Amino acid sequence: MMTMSTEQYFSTELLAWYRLQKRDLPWRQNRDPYRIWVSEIMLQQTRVDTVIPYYLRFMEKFPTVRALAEAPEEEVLKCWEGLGYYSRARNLQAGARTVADLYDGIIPDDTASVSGLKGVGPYTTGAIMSIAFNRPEPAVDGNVMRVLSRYFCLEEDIARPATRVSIEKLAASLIPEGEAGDFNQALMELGALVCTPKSPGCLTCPVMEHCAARIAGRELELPVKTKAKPPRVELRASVIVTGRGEQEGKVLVRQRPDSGLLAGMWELPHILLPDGGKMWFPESERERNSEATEQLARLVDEEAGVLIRPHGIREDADHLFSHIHWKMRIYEADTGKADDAVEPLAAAEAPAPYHVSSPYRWIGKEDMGELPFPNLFLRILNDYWEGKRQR
DNA sequence: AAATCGGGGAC
DNA sequence: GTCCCAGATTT
Repeated sequence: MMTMSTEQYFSTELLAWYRLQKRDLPWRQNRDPYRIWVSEIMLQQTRVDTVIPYYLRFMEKFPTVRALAEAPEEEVLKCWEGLGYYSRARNLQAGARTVADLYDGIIPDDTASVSGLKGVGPYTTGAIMSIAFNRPEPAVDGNVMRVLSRYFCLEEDIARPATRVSIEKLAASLIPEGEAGDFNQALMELGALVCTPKSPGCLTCPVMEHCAARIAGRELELPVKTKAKPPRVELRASVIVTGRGEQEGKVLVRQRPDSGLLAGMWELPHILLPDGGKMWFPESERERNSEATEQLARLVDEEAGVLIRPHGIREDADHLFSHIHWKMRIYEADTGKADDAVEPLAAAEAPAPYHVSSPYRWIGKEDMGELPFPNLFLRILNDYWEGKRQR
């Protein structure tokens, strides 16, 4: 028998293992490039179990490229609500519109064209080309970098962009003839099910015999990855404004700008406060509260033309992003009326009452289903509608 | 090369 | 608490 290289052994054994062990996932029902595309975008930095319910709802609502291309952006974001990295949804729809307009609604079997779609980077290009079209392109994600770092005992820092490039070349060289789709998925499946970050299951690994890291007893040291910086702390003040009269029982919300953090999503109005030691309770909590509520009142007056009277603290909430840690205090406020005995705060020029410029809206509980909210505000508002008392 | 983009599951 | 997940884009 001909001797087999460790590379040939790896690809052959991995592929055989995958065909026996692969999970039955919704996007593996067929090779429809659109279904593969949507799944790969959703799976970016997101676990399979988290994606599945979103994927099923999304495919039901937007079953084809054209359905997605023709939908209002707000509906797409609403379908993405809670999944995070919302630019993925906006880019995906932009890509769908490109395919609808330029490629007659058919995703082209062409690497350069697929790579040119918004939100489709090196990994997703390889995933779509290999899984949907069986083209021999590498698809290197975190799983693949971990698996190959261990099997070949590579010590390059996988946090460095250059490392992904070099591992792509290695991964491409390992693709068996005519088996790109299954091989790439097999690499990722092994990383997800066996060659896991914490306690890899070397005893059940199909390629353990020739795994360099395991042989060297170094599987727990690899891959090498520099640690991320801790998120910066931001102190924020937000407000639930409850309406009166025309707006009885409604709450004032606003839409975020169409770029940057949580782009296009809806939220409660809030402001960034100066550091102040990043604590809500220095000696002078009262001054801090009055300064925050005054600024909020000024903001809501100027941006929405609504006069408010803050009357208490609803809750404090922490929300963690990858790079920012929001420490937010949520106040409660009423809307002032012209004939009120109590003078509302920020009663400056007294603009037209209840006039709300476009990024602001009064909404009731029944409107929550219309607008996309990030998780923090979704939770706060749902608690509010359920009548939960805070503090 | 580094920062910016969410949220949650596993430990 | 930590790590990191079927990463892409911007600076």
